[in-house]
Amino acid sequence: MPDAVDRPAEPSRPPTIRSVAERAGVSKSLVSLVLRGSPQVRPEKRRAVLRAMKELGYRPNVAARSLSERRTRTVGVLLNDLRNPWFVELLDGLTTMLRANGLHVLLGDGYLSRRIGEDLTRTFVDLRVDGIVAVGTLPDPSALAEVADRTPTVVAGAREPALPRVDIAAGDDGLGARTATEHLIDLGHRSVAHIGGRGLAGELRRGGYEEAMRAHGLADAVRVEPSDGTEEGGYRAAVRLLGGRERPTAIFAYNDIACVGALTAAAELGFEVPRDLSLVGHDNTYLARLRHLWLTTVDNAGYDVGHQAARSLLERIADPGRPAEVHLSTPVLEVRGTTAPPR
Amino acid sequence: MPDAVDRPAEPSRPPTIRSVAERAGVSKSLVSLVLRGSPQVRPEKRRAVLRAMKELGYRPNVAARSLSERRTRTVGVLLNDLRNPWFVELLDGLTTMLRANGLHVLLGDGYLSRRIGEDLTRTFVDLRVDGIVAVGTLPDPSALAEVADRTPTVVAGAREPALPRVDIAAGDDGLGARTATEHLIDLGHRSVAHIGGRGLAGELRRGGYEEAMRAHGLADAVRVEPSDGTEEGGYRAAVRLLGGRERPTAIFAYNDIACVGALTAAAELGFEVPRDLSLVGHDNTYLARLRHLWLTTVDNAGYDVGHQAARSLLERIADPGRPAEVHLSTPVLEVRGTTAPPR
DNA sequence: GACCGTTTTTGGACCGGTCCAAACGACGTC
DNA sequence: GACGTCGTTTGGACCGGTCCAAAAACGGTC
Repeated sequence: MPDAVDRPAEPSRPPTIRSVAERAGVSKSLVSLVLRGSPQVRPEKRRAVLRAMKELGYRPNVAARSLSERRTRTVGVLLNDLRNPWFVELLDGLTTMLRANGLHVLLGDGYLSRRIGEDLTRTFVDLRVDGIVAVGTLPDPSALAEVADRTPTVVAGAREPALPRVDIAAGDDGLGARTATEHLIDLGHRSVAHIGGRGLAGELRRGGYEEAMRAHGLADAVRVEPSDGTEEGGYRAAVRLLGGRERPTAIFAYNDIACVGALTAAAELGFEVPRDLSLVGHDNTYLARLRHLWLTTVDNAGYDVGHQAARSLLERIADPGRPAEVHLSTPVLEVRGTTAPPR
Repeated sequence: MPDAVDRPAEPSRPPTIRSVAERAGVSKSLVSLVLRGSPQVRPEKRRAVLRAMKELGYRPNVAARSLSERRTRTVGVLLNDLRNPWFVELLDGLTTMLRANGLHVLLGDGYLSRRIGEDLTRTFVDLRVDGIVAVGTLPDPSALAEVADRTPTVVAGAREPALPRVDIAAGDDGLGARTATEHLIDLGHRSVAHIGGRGLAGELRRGGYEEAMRAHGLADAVRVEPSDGTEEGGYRAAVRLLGGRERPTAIFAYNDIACVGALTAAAELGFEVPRDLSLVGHDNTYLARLRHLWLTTVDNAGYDVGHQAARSLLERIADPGRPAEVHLSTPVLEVRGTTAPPR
C-alpha cells in the first residue's frame, strides 16, 4: 500500500479513554464509569481497566471533561494586592481547602490586571469557573455584583460588598480591637490612643477600641488619629499624638504597618518602647514577627478565614440559592515586645 | 412582582456559535472564521456576525476551544514560596507580559501543594498548559526535568536546574554582590565581611563578594559566615562576626532578611548603624524600604526578570526545539541609611 | 427451559468549538 | 452558452470526555 506523501508523521497522541477501552477489552463507557468511581462495575473489569490505564499512562483530558460536564472544577480567586502579606496567609488556608476538594485555583491579581485594562471578573466568567472568591476590598465591587448571581461567589478577608447571595468570611475586627485595647488597659494604661485606618475594617476596629474604652470607664480618654494604614501614615499620626500636650502612654494602631510607622516616630521623638510607650498592631504579619520589631499585635487568623471562605464556597456551589452567611473568625492577641505597664 | 426566587427553570443556556450563526443568517463555520479574525470573510457578513454576537452577548467557550485546538492558552507558574516578596515583584512582570499576549496564568505554590501531597507539576501537565514557568529554586527539580521536554519551560529568578531546553531568566547575582561590596570599599571600608546564603545564588553572591575584595587588594580581609538566609540566621552570623577579636566595619548580607537579623545583632551588641557598622542587603524587598530599617540594598530588578522570563517562554512556545538561553538582568544599588564611611 | 427482575455493559447522541475538502457564486474568457 | 478561476461559504468529521436509554448477562423461580 503506497502511503500518502504528506502524512503528519504520527505524533503519537496521548492515550484517550478509547485506547484504554480497547486495551482492556471493554467499551469506552465502562472506562468512563471506572474513571468516575461508579460502584456498579464488576471488580474484575475495574481491575482490568485500571491496569490498562496504568500501562498506557493514561491521564484524563480536562478540557474534554469540562466541555461535557459543563463545569470546570476551577475557582477564580480575585486578589486586590498580592503584596499584602496578610492575604498570602489567607490564600494558604483557602487553596489548601479547595485543592483538598478537587478544585483548581486560578489566581488573579486585580491590581495588576486593571493596570493592563483587563476586567478580571469577566475573564473568570469566560473561563466558566465554578466559583469566585474575592479576597480583600476590591477596587470595583460593581463588577462582582453583576457576576454574583450567575456564579457562586464569596468574599474573604473583608466585610464588603454585602450582596444578596454572597457569603462573607472575615476576621472579627471589632473583637480584635477590643482585645488589643483591653490588653493595654489591663496593663494599667489609662491614656490609650488609636491610630485609625480606612474602610469598613477601619471603622470596625475603631468601634472596638471605643467600646473597650467605654466599658472601662475611659470614655473621656478616647483619642483617635486617622491614617491611611501605611507606614508613613502611622508615622504622621504618631507624631501628632506624641507631639501634643497630653501624650498617651499607649497606642493601638490600625495595622502592623502603621504600627511600625509609630515605632519610628517614637524612636525619633526619644520615647523608648515599651518603657515610655506601649504599642499594639494588628494582623500579625511577618513584620510583627521580625525580632527587630517584635510587635505585640492581634493575629486575625488569616488561615482560618481562608479555610472558612473555602467551606462557604463549597456549600454555595452545592446550593447556590441559599441566603448569604457571614462567618467571623476569632482573633487572638499575640503579646511580644512592644507592650508593658506604664511607668 | 411576587418574588418566587430560585427556580431551576430558565433552561436558556448561554449562546453558542450556532445560535449566533442562526441569528446572523450564516453557517457556524463562518462565525468561527470571524471569531478567529480570518481575512477571507466579506465585510458585510463580518458585520452581521459581530452584531449578532453583541446582541446575544456571546462569549466563546474556552473548554470547547482548547479541546479542539489542542492547546489551552494557559501557562502554569510554579512558585516555591509566595511569602517571599521578591517573587511577587517578579510575578508582576511575568503576568503582565503573559496576559498582554493573550495567555492565562495559573498560579501554584509548590510549597503549599507539596504539603497536601499533590504534585503540582503533574497537575499542570494534566491541565495541558502551553508552558510552565518555575519561579525560584524548586524543592524537586527532577519533576521539572521530566516535564520539560514535553512542555515548553523556563526558570525565572534562579539559575538552576540547568536543563537541555529550558531557558533561564534571573538577576546577575555575581554582579549585584560585586556592586554592593565595591560600594562599601569605595566608602573606605577595608574590613568587609559577608553573611552567606544557600544554593547557587548563595555561591554566586559569595563569589561576587570575593572577586570585588580581590580586585581591590583585600583578598586577606575576606571573611564569610554562612547562614540560611533567614532573620535568625543573619542574626547568628552577625553575632559571630561582631563578637570576635577582629571585627569588620562593614557587612554585606546575602539578602534583606538576613540583613535585618544582622541589624538586630548590631543593636544588641551596642553598635550603632551606620556609625560603627555599615550594612548592605540584597533584593530591595519592601522590608528594606521601611523607614524604620531603611537598608542600603541591591535591587535585582524583579520586574525585569519576570518580563524576560515571559518573553523567553513565548519564544520557546513558538520554537520548542531551540537551545536553552540564559538572560541575566542587571541589578542596581539602592543606597539608603545603613552605609557610611568607617569612623 | 421459559420467564422475570437485577445488575452490568454498551452504543450513540451530546458538549461547543476548529478545520478542511467540497460546494457555491460571480466574473471573465473562449 | 460552456468553462475555468478565484474568493467565499458551508457541511460534516473531528477533539475526548459524560450521560442515558437500551441491550446483554446473570441469578433465581416455577
